[in-house]
Amino acid sequence: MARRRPGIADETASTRGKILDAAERVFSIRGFDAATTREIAREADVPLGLMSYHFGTKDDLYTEVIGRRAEQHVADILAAMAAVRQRAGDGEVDVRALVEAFFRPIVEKSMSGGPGWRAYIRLLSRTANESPTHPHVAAFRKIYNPVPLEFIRLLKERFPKARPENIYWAHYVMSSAIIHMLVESKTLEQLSDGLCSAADLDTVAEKMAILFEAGITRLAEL
Amino acid sequence: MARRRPGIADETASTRGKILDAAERVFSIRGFDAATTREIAREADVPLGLMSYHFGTKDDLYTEVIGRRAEQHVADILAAMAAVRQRAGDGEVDVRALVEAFFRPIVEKSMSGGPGWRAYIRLLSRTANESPTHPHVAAFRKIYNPVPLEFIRLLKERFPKARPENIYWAHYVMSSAIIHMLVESKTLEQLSDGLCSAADLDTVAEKMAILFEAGITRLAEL
DNA sequence: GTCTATAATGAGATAGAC
DNA sequence: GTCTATCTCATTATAGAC
Repeated sequence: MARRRPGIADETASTRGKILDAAERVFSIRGFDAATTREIAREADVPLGLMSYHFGTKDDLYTEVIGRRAEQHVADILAAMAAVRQRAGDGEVDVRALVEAFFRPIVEKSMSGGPGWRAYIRLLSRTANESPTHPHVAAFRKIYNPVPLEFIRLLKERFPKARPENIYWAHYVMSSAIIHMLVESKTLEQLSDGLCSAADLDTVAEKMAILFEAGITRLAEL
Repeated sequence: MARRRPGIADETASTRGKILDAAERVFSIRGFDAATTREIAREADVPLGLMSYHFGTKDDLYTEVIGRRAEQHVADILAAMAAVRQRAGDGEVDVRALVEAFFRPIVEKSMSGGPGWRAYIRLLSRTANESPTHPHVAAFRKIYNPVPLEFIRLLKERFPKARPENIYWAHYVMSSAIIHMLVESKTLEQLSDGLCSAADLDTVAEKMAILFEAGITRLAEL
């Protein structure tokens, strides 16, 4: 059985941990602006006063919610990409595997990491859609920055003749799609009349990898 | 509570029009929750009291902001798709042209339709990212519903042997990417060190059409 | 560390004069 | 139709007892 990160494990039962868990849920459902510290306190079954005592402002709380899981998430994505690179040896990196490396850690955490991770993923997606001028958004971008950098580096290595701008565009289109798909709106379910579900992240990952392997390759080999 | 619904041209100079224009700007920058009716009134240079008089609740105002442009937008997209269909005659619809038909009306309005349209497009993207449980989101989805339906219908016609679910997935991935790209965060600019700009919607449309032509075709011909 | 009570602010919406 | 003044409520954050 995998050991949980000590920071999180120690906190799950504590007041701080209860608040962070509740904040994660409420922020992920309501978004930063519509969420209220009162609702979070109620959800955590903790008096309102403890919110400020433990975390200061609402902005600080949000930053800590992101910070609690972000580093592990980034590390896992980078590890998955490194594995893809290593499997390729002296040959070319497999583009489809690279796309999956970007997305799989998210899928696994969302599906098997427990409800906390699932809420976190929704929260992440929401945050990526917010204005970078928000202080909490800036903090989040800084932590995740190595991921696109490495993805782009590997793509450039895989397509040495590609025009750099097309590499950036390919990554931009792909990451945009991923970000929005993680909000889990019910659009897909309604359009397909229940045939497909956006909550089925395993299938999302598969279809996405197929589509973007072809699309990225086309753009890079232009 | 007198509620008239004149055309946009008639309203630009009126109080109603000034409020709608200001609401469009503020909502598109702040999002629904963070926007305040006070800021909108200030921006419109109109006393606060007129907000409720003309539009009732904040939710109603938002709905009217969307409603003012949505129908024309939808009509333009459907017309572009119909043109693509007609150009194909008895032959197969061009997938790349179809993708462009989905996106081009947005680009043109955002770049040449004036600042109002540009704000509206950002607002649209924000709205698509919000929870469908919000009342104003539901109204917006209802108006836009014919667009995905027609896109999917044409894709099914173009790939009669494709498994329907792959058609839905293809559309889902594409529309997700489009939605997020329209928020115009500065991510792409920063990553590419100024080489690419997400605000350059003309190029966005071109790159996107290339990528998704290949990606959608791959998924559909699986 | 925990909790209650409350301060201070800002929100959406309205009343009523003009 | 317009505008000022205000109502009512919910919010973040804090003060201070335990």
